[in-house]
Amino acid sequence: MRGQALKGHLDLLLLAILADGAQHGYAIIDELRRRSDEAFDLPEGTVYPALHRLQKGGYLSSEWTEVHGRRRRTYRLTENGRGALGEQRLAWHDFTEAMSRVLKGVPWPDTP
Amino acid sequence: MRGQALKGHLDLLLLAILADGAQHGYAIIDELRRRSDEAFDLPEGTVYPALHRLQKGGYLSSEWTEVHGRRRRTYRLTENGRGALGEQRLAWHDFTEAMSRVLKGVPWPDTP
DNA sequence: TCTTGACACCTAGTGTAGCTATGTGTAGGT
DNA sequence: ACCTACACATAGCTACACTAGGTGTCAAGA
Repeated sequence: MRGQALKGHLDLLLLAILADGAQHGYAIIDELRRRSDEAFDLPEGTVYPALHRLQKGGYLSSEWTEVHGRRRRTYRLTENGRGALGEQRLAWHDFTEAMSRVLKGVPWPDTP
Repeated sequence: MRGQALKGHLDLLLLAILADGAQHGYAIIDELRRRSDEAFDLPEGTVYPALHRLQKGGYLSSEWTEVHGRRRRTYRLTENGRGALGEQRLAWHDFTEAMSRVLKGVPWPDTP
């Protein structure tokens, strides 16, 4: 994914993944890549700080777990987090609608 | 429009407006607000530097005009700019597709 | 055995770019 | 005289994704 296209939309992605159940960071990255068809292949340096930020904001809770010698920090949506997910999903919807209105009539590179 | 949602997507918006014909900066802001149903109400400090950047990148050309005592810098898409518009429109499409795939199944705040 | 690679986490620092704040100047209305 | 709309400009701020480096475990292969 080019440039800083997902600037401001990363939180929504993370919350969306965690809406399907608790996950640890590395698995979230995998899941994001899988669900997006490789489009979102996010570096760890992007995801971990974002998770910390979300937890600090009260949107996630976390706990350490140990799976055959590997420690994991498993994140889970809080009630606030679920609320934020709804809000941000709506905001994303509004944003795309506004973009569509502006882009209406603008031709694609291929299809005429 | 909240936060930095349109980070990385502003160029596309500006190119899209100018695809319908040459415009000066202030009018671009108006048109963006109008077309987006007030969603994009961009400050001048956002738009003018972006236009300068696009011109520097060779995507826009500009010329001064004078309309009853008001000087205007009118911007126009270059051939490169039209190409970039197509590419960015496609990139936007891919981005929203990827977002949709990740967001699939995530409920809205209201509708159950 | 030793190296590689996947797994799993962390963070200091960087860069980009939208935004704030402020400035300049004209024209028209009250 | 003052305010608002029009019209442009830019220095500095800030948020945040990303780079680049680090730590440690475990399994597989050379």
